[in-house]
Formats: sequence, C-alpha cells, structure tokens
Amino acid sequence: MAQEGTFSTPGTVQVTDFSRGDVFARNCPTRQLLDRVGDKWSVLILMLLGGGGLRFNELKRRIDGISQKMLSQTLRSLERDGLVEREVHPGKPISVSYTLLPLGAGLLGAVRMMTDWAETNMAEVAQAQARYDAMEEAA
Amino acid sequence: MAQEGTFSTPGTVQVTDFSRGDVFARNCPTRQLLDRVGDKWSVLILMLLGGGGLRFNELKRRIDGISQKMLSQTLRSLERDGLVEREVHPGKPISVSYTLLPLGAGLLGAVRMMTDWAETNMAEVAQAQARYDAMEEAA
DNA sequence: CAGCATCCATGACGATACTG
DNA sequence: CAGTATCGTCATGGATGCTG
Repeated sequence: MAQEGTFSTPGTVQVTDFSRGDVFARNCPTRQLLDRVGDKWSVLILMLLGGGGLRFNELKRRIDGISQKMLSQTLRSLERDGLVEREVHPGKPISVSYTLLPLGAGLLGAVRMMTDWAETNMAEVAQAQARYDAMEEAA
Repeated sequence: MAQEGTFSTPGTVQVTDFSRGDVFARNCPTRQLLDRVGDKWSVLILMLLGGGGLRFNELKRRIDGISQKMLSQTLRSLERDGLVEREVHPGKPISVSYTLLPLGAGLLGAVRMMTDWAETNMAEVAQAQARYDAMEEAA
C-alpha cells in the first residue's frame, strides 16, 4: 500500500543535469505532486474547495461525474498530504466537511498557473492538433 | 478516437461556479493539459528539451527508465500538441532531433511553477503524510 | 449522510521482436 | 539510428451492494 503508480522497475530515472535543482531525483519527490495534479479529480476538488468548505455529498453533487469511491479515495489522499482538512460534525444524519488547508491553497495557486496557461493557449494547441491530424490523414 | 480518459459517462461535470472563468467546461479543454502534465514522461521530456534540442536516443539514454515505446508515443503527443518540433536529419544512420517550440516553452514555464512549489513544500507534505500514517496505525 | 468492500472492464505501460 | 507492431500485465477507476 501507499504506492500507486510509482516507479517500481529497475528503471530509476537518473536525470540530474538540467538547468534547475535536483527536481526528479531518482525517487522523485515532485513526481507525487505531478501525479496528484494529473489525476482525474484532485484538481477539481481543490478548485471547488477554493471557494470554501464543502460536505462530502455537496462535492459529489457538484462534480457528479465522480463515483463516491473516487471521491472518498481522492479526499483521503488530499487529507493525507496535508492539503485539505476533514472535519466530522456529529448529528443525526452525520456530516463531514472538507476545507482547504494553507498547503492546499498554495498548491491551488500553482495549479491555477497551469490552468491559466491552458485557458490562454488551448486554442493554439487545438490548431496544432488539427494541423497534425490533417497531415496524418494525407499520409 | 481522440478521446482518452475523458468523461464518457452521462456524468458531465457541470462545475461552473467557482471563482474563476469557465475552466473545466463539460468537455474540459484544460483537462487535456493536466493529463499531459500528469503522465509519467511528458514533463521529463519537456524539461530535458528545455536545455536544447536532443535526438531520440539521447532522450532515451537521459531518461533511461523509459521504454522506446513510451518515448516515441509521448514525443508524438507532444509534437501533435505543437509543443515540440520533430526534425529528421537524413544520413547513413538517420537521426531525428526534437526541440521545444514556443508553445512548449510556455508550458514548461507553467510546469516549473508547479515543480518549484513542489520543491519548497514537499517536506511539509511528507510530514503531513507521516502524521497521517501514524494516526492510521494507531487506529 | 458518509463511507468501505468487492467485482469487473478498460487501458496504460513494459518487454520483446522486427523494419527502413 | 529511429522507430513500429504485438503481447501480457497490472493498476485505475466505475458499478454495485452493505454499514454506522
């Protein structure tokens, strides 16, 4: 457990010599982060929680493509990473709310950089794809 | 074709009401981008090419955990998205070089924001994980 | 309401072998 | 050298049913 899509094979990415620090060391600390961002739901949840705390079923209703399995699973990951806080409010129908922690807010900020870039450049990417596909077909 | 891990099910994520624009519209233009960033190799390749053009086998050697299947596949995606340029240099042993296009450089910039954040906050995330796991075990 | 456990389909990926 | 093609594996994630 605790290992998901990590590198298990002997492979051991050894990239150490690009312009920056030691990002992507063999055990790849940042890799985790990219996996988080890359997965289907984390970012959605993060952005939703950016607007304030929400309860489990509120999140489920807002996203609605998500299964409760993936929701609880993703929330647990986010909680484990210290990005969101889980608070149980006892009551007759019990309720649990999730809120963004400072760490999660920071990540959300970084994520928005990405989505901003995507928003402004997606059209150009789409054009490139269209051109590429046209070439393909011609061949 | 052209749809990979997209939402096919009736689900249709309808998140439209968070603080920003219309990121994550039902067909999710930015989703593609996050998938690119999330996959195992794109970011590595992008960062490597950030240091200048490289040939196929140079990339393969530098990353080395990668299979040539994934390398060529990822490169083709990046090329299709207009992020990298593929140039064939005829010769006895043929050689093909890949270089970052402006669009790819822009994405690389956004990615670095993420990796920067990761580098500075990974320790805190690791602590949070350790705490969480300790709790788990206690229960 | 807020989950966990289980089963099952899909597809991502690695290994291997072959081509221009 | 720079790939393509095929195959097997294993993880990801959806659907369903049950619990406190």
